[in-house]
Amino acid sequence: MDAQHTFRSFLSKQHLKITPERLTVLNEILQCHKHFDPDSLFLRLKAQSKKISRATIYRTLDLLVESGLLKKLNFTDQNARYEMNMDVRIHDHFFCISCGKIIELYDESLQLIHQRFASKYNLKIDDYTHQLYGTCPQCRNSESR
Amino acid sequence: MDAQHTFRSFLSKQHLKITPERLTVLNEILQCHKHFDPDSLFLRLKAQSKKISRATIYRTLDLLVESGLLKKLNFTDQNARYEMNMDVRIHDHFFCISCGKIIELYDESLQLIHQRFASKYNLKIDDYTHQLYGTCPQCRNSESR
DNA sequence: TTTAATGCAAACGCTTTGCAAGATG
DNA sequence: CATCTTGCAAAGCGTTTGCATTAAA
Repeated sequence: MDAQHTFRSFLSKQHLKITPERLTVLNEILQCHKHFDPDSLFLRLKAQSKKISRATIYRTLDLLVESGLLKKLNFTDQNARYEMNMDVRIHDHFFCISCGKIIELYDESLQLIHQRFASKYNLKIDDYTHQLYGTCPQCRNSESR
Repeated sequence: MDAQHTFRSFLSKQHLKITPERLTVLNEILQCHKHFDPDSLFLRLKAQSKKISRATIYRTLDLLVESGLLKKLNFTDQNARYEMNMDVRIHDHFFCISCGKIIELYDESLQLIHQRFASKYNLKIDDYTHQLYGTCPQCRNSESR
């Protein structure tokens, strides 16, 4: 089942309307680099003369998160970052504090750690984020020059 | 070396001034529950008739983070959360999405995962956050009633 | 034709900043 | 006494919201 279909049926189930604006936002997300913030999405659409208001973008992003298609990340800077939630394995990111580059990480044994936590404290874990901060090889090279 | 001493020498080294406001903020943080947001700190000080402006609190928190005494966490809601960085082992938190309770977690094997990431991508990792979201036992009980 | 979505602009909430007055080293 | 810090109020910035208009079901 593709993302379009998933979103459409999510909307229908909730008695929400399938609008061109909502589909435009989804399609743009599907085409763009994995990580983005709401404003860059707005600007990319604007550059294509697709005039969708920031308000609608924010509202649509909320719906996409609700539908499970999108995931909201939170880094230490101000603005929200989103990513498609297609590959549900990846929740882990390295964030270069010098150039802002994001590298996706994945390690299965993290699940084991979570299971240990959950059983120790009797928690139900729905979601998690795991962010590493530091410098990437490129930035360390240019620094030392 | 205690936190007061650490902060004082950090300030001196940077040619910054040791002011009553800065010490008041640090002392309040040392006395209060581990996790807090800037505004609750402001209100607690206000309740004690210690009138320190929000601006000074924000500025002092930045200094405390720079000095390494404080750590800034980032959860999915809007406002920043801080915690004392005394026990450097703990960077992992469970955040109950129902009642907001925070449980601190620690598992040594997370370090191994980080080392694997670092060597695989040649990263220098300075810091990380690891947040789990879900419901605590209490909230699940009251929900099912 | 009922119900929901859009765009706009204003409001929001947290955080930062310019500036004049005051305190520290 | 030079420099840094404070408080205040205003500005910033990302995000949300009220409302009249427009569109989907």
